[in-house]
Amino acid sequence: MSVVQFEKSLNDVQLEAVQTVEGPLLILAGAGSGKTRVITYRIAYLLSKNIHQSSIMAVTFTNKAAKEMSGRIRELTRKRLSNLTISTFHALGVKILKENIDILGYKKNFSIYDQVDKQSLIKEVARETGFGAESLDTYQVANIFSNIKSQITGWTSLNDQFKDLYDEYQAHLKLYNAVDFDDLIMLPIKIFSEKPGILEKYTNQYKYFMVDEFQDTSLTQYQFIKLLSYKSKNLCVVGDDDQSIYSWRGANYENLLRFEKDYPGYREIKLEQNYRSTGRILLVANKLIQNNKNRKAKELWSGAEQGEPIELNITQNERQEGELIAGKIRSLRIRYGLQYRDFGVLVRTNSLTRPIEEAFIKDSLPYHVSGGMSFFQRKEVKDIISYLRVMTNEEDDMNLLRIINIPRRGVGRKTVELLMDTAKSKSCSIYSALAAHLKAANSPLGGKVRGELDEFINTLQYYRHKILSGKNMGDSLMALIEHIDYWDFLLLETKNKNSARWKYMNVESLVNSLADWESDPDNPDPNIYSYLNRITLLSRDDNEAGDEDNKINLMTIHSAKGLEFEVVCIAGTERELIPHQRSVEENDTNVEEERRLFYVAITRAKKKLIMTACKERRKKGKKVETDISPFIDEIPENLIEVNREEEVVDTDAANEYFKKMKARMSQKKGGT
DNA sequence: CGTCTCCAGGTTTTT
DNA sequence: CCTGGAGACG
Repeated sequence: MSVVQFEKSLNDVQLEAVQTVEGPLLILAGAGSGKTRVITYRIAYLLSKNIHQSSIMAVTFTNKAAKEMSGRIRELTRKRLSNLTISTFHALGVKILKENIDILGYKKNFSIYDQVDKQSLIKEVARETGFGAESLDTYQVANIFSNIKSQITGWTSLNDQFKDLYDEYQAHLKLYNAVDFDDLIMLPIKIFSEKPGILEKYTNQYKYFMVDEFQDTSLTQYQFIKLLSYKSKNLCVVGDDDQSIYSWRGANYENLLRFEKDYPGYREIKLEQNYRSTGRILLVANKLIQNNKNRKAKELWSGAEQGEPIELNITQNERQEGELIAGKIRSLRIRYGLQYRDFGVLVRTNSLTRPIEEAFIKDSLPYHVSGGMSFFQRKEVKDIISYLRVMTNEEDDMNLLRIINIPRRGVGRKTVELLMDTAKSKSCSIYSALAAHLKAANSPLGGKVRGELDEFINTLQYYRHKILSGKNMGDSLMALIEHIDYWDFLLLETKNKNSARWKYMNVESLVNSLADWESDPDNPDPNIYSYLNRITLLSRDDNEAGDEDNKINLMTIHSAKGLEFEVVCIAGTERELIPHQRSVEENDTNVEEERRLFYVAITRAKKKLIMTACKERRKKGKKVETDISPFIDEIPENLIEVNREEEVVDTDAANEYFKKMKARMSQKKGGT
C-alpha cells in the first residue's frame, strides 16, 4: 500500500478536516482554500484506515468534477477505485432507479427526458388536451413544473391554471415509461419512503458520505442524501455560501442552516487561507463580496504577495474586445512563460463567446469552448437518439412521434391523430397502435403512407435486435443511419451543403461515441440502456479530452466554478450583463447572486486578472450603448487600473465618456 | 393531406 | 444564425 503523507501535504485546519471522519461535519471552504485537496485527501484517509471503497459515497455537482475527483484520488492512492462511488446526484438517482424503479410501476428500460424533451412533451400534452398549445410558453411552463415537482413552490393563484396540464404531463411520462431530471431525485426519495427496506439496503452499504458544492444542492437533493446517511450520520458537506450561484435551479444555501439544525453536535471547520490568488485579487474579491448582506462572516486571507495589477480594459465594441483579449494572451504567455491552457476567458452568457472566438481564430490561437449547446442536444443527434430510445423503449411515444416523419415518409397531422386516437382507445402505446393498424385489413391508413410506415416498423424491428444484441452497436447504428438515408434527409432539409455536412459529422460522432463506449474495457455495463442514460446526463463537454489539450479555455462563469487559471479574463464586465438584466428584472434580490457570480469569476484567477468591457455591443443584431458593470464601483478604484482604447474614439464620444466617468466618481464618493 | 417557403423571434446561467 | 410556426401550394 502506498503511503500518503497527510501531515506534510496539509495545513493544520485542512488536516483536521481530513481526519474528522466520524459524525456530521460542515466544512466551510472559501475560494481557493484547498477544498478539492481536502476532499481527495479525506477519501484517501478513509481508505488508509481500511474502510472499504464500497462504503464510501462522494457526491459532486457535475460529471466533470466527479471524473476529476476520482482521477486525483487514483493518483494519490495509486489504487484501483472500481468500488468507490463518486457521482452526481442525478447519476446516483439513475443508479437507484435502475435497481428499483419497478416498485413504482415503471419498467427498467425507462427513458430520461432532458429539458428539450420535456418542452416537447408539454407541447404535445397541451395539444392533446386542447390547452392552447400554440401560444404556450413551454420554457416557462417547464420551469413551473420543475419547481412544483421539487417542492420549491406549491400551487398558487399564479400558477394553478397549469395544474391540470401538470397532472396530464405526469401521467404521460408514466405512460411513456419516461422520467424527467427532477424525477431522478424525487422518485428515489419516493421509493425510500414507500419501501424502507430498500433504503436500508443502501444505508447498510454506505457509511461515509461527502457532498461537494453543498451550497448548490437543492432541498430535495439534501433530503435525498439525508435519507441515505441517516443511519451512519457520517455526513460531510463542503461548501461556500459566497459561491452559491444556482438558486435559479433550486439550489438553496439555506441547506447550510438546515444541516446545522438536523445534525446538532456537528463539527464545523472553516478553511479561510487562500492558496490560489495574489493579494490584490483576493482583496478585490473580498471588497466585492462584502456588499452582500446575506452571508456567513468570513474573510479569506493569503500569505501571497500583492502581485500584478488588475486591469479593466475598455474597447469600442465586441470585435475590439476580442482582439484585445487575444493580444493580451499572446503577450502574457511570453512574459510569464505560460501555456495556453493557463488562460481562462470567462463570460456571463454563452452567446458572448462568438466574437472572442473569431479573434482567436484570426490570430491562430488554440482555444476550447465549453458549454453552449450540448452535443447531445443538437437536433440531428437527438433524431438518432430518438431512434435508439424507441428501439429500447417502445412505449416512448414522444420519441416515436419525433421520428415518425423523420426522414419524411408522408406522415402528417392526420395520420398522427389517427394513431393517437387508436392508442388512447386501446390504452396502448402509439407503437403498438401503429403495428395494429398495419396488421388490420380495414385500417383507414392510406396506401402510400401504409407502405412507408410498414417499412418504418420493419426497420425499427430489424435494428432493434441488432442493437439489443449488444455486439457492434456502433456498426449497427451506422447501418441504420444509412438505411434511412439520413444524409439525403439532411441535405433536403438544410439546402446548404456545408451545414448538412457539419450535421452529418455530428451524427457520425455520435456513432463513434457509442462505439468507443462499447469497446471501452473499463466499462462494466456496455449495453445500450446505460449508454442512453449516461449521455442524457452528461450534456456538456465531459467527453472531450480537455485537460490534455493545451488550449485557451473559453467558457461561462457558471461552468468555471471549481476551476482555476493563472490568468483570468472576464469579458463583458458591463451593466445588464453582470449583473444580468434578466436576472435582476425577475427578482431584485437576485443581485446578490449575481455578485456572487462575479466573485466566483474573480477568484478563479491565480496570478493576473483582466476585465474587459465595451462601449457599445451588438445585442440581437442591434447596436446598443453599454455601461461598465455597477459592481466595479464597489471595488476601491486604486485597486484597478483602467485602460481605454484611444485610437478610434472621436472627441465628442470621448468627452461624453469622461463626463460619465466623472459623474460616476463623484457619485461614488457620496455613496460610500 | 402533406410539404415547402418564408417570416418572426430570441430563453442567463445547467443536471 | 437557427428554430419553429403560419400559410400557400401541389
